[in-house]
Amino acid sequence: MTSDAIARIRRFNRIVTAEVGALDTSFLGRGRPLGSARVLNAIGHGQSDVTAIRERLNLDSGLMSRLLRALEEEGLIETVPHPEDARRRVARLTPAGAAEFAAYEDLSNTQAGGFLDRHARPDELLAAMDLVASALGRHRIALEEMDPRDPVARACLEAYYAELAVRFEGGFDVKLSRDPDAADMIRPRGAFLVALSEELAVGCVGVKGQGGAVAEVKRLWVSPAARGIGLAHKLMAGAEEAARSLGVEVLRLDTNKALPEAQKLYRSTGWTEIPRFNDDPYPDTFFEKRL
Amino acid sequence: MTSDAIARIRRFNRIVTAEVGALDTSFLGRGRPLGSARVLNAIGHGQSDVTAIRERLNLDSGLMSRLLRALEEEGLIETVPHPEDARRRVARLTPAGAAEFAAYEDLSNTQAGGFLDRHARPDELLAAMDLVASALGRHRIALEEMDPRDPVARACLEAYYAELAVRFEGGFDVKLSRDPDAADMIRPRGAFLVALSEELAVGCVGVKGQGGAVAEVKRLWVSPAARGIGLAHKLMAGAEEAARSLGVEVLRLDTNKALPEAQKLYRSTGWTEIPRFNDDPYPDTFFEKRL
DNA sequence: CATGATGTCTGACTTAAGTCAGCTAATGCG
DNA sequence: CGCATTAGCTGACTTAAGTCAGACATCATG
Repeated sequence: MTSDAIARIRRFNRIVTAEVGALDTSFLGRGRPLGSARVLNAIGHGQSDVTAIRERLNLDSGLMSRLLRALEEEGLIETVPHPEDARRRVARLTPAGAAEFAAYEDLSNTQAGGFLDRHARPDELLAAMDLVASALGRHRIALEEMDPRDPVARACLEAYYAELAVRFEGGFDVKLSRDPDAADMIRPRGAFLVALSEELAVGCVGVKGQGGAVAEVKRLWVSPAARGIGLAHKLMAGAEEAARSLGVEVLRLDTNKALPEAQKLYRSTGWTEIPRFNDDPYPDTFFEKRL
Repeated sequence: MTSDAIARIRRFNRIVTAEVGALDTSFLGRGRPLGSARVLNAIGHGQSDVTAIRERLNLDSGLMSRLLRALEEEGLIETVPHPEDARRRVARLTPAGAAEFAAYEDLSNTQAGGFLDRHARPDELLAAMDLVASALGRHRIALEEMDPRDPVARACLEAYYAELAVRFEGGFDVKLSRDPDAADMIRPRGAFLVALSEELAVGCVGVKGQGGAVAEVKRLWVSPAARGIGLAHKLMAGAEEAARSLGVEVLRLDTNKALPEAQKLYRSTGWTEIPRFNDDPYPDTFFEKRL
């Protein structure tokens, strides 16, 4: 660790703490203290359960209660008892609250957009922001199981195919590869996991089964911005856990020498190389793991 | 501006606001409120003039006064009247204050270092942080005149030469180029400007004169992380201003077709192409501007 | 149905941060 | 010198944020 690197990180911290507030001033400038604005924002983003909001924003129950009252008095939200448990309360926006929330969103979007517009190489800047955000927010990345035909999942898969096309000499064509059938990656036969970092998909993996004791791991992908923070490891662990819950006893996968990082990962996490088990034209190396 | 880009910026904002505090917790964790810690930090970094600190941290005079008293009562600083103006006060660290400041610095450095260590590609991460910080902090970049032999200036020049070596077919050797004599870029004959973003050098430019009415602009360089935010423009404006203050009437410069961005900048800011005026082997295009 | 746990609310408090007006002492300038 | 300006200090105030203890209703469980 050179002192130069540390100086650069600290410069980043100084600038970012000073400027990000200014960048996302949507919270300010509408005459509402930060606390209320944060709660309004959380409710606008679909969080309705009061306890859930409290946990997310890390607020004391007393403070939370007062903030809710203040928003209620402003006519922006209304709270009703939870239908299944009258101790809990559920908050939702009134029409006035929805308008106020939309105003915050607009402000925020315009400001975010303006920031990019003022740069000559917005794509590079955006990629850098993704990289930094992924590194900073690594522990906030959560795996979510979803339908592989979901638009979010599809976006991951497209990125995966595009990358293979570049990595493999001679390109890559999904239709030539084995069985891109989604049904095999949905319960009860299989599963598909997407890694989400604040709603942005940064990786995925699929478990493809036929209902038997053997299943395959497919479509392991990590977004370029999220590489180097151990996400592939986390995705594989998630895939194994999903497979176990599906009753799978043996997991297999095929891969290619063009993806050396992947092979290194498999070998270091209990996978052993086995002979070819399919006639797919793309893979050249095969692995197995007993759960 | 696609909605995807905006989502990504906002993800960055969310993560960064949540994590940077945690990243630079040096301010916290030592049982001192943020305000006092910031003041202590500013003094530790060499700011002694009370007014200067107040302006930098944007503090009310009353608040500032109280923060200083609190630090004084803790025995961390002492204040004395300014030797040249008894209305103003000067603050400095006591030995105890210096120790406390060092503790903050240590904490901060360890945390910054740990963040990089946890990433598989620290260089890339650092470059991304530089890029983002430069874009966010573009308006905080200040030009400072300094001796071209100063270590900070030298670092810029090394980077400049290294880049030319890559850009030019056949490389670049300073010794073959004309007159790398520093004295011509120091007042009263010339000037050398460095662009500083929070103490990090991100660009430079030199005005090389012989005491006459004609001078040359040399060594215009912008760090890769700071490109695309108009810094070259700012540096050239600074160079022209410095030249004017030196009594220069005509500025000249030589450049190369391998640097098309530079040529575009010159043409758009009042420079006109002129015939070759030296026998330096590297340049192939020549410009002039009457001040 | 008694009991303890849970979720929310309320009142009384603390702390940090900041604003504002008026004061004093030193300074610069005609 | 007189006078306006400047730098800093002080007291009285406000606001935001958060803590804590207790009250109260609801719920789960034996």
